[in-house]
Amino acid sequence: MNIESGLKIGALARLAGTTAPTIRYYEQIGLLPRPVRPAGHQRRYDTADVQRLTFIRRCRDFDFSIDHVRELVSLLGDPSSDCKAVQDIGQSQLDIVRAKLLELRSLEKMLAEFVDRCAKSCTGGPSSRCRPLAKLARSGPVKPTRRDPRHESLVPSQSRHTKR
Amino acid sequence: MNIESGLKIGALARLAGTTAPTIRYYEQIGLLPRPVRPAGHQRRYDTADVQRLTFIRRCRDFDFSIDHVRELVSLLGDPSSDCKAVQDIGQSQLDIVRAKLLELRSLEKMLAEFVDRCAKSCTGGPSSRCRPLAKLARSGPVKPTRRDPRHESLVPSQSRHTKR
DNA sequence: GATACAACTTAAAGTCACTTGAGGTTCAAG
DNA sequence: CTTGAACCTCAAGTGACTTTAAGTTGTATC
Repeated sequence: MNIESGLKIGALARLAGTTAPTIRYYEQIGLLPRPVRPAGHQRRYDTADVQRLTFIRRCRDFDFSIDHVRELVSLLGDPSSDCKAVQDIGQSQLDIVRAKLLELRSLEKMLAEFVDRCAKSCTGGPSSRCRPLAKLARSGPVKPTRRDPRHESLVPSQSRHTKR
Repeated sequence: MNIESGLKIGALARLAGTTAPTIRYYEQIGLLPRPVRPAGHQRRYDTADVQRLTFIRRCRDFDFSIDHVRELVSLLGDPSSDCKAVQDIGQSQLDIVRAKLLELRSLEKMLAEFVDRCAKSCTGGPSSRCRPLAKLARSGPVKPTRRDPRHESLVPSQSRHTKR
């Protein structure tokens, strides 16, 4: 039974949709505050931590950098920040999210069409004659040719560093 | 003038929409074959290389992993392989994109509500009463206090290279 | 032919945001 | 009191490049 009230790190991880090592990492880089550690050495969390971490996890799921998330989180939690600045930064983050939504919808459309063409024209034949696949190799960019990453726009369409 | 016909690495990079270091990296991991090197030490490419690299770059734009791309490339070159496998890879990628779309819409809603609350409750001035979404960060602002030395050199205090 | 300079070469280290591993400690159940 | 899951720290590994350092080649101009 839990006499010391509060969530252990595993419970927090489950509730926020992440993992215990990730939580420790966030604490290490200062993205999460150091939690209380009653009795033994183990960290204990509360529902506020669940909400904060869930917010962070969502931002990370959409490729906001740790620095961006740090900015957003501290902005949301700082009562002394100028309200107008809070609103402005929130709005610009919203603009970025909306731009990403547009990009992602376009990517979904392209992929859906690709799979659809596959289903229709490639009924089990050899893949060397897979026309949708071959089409990818023909010249002319599907989207504007990728720029030098150093000049990448504010809103990259895809992260090149995501893992799966 | 180019007596030795063939593209140099920079020209290939421009035509395929990527960079020279990336091409060398792909060669190193065996995603691209080692090209001819007539005369001096420099790599020379032809139009087949442009097509192959364009294909690879486009797959990466679709956020396929390097392993997925490797699979697709060998599928494309193997006359005995099944077109259905190509479709499966595309479909699983589509599933991932659709899941991301759902999450991104949820994030957009959170941010839009935040900005909306800002606009309504914070009518200018240094508002100590501005606490929209306070429940997300009730335990106070997260300060990038003492961090792991590894990360310290990267981000001194403000984001220098705001990559995203 | 000399010279300047961009574009090329390699190898190695750096980057981001975790993830995994090794080796040990704590805690609730049986 | 023992078992075993869950916790702890610290270090090293991962993916997909990117950057850096230090040297070489190719071409255009004088």
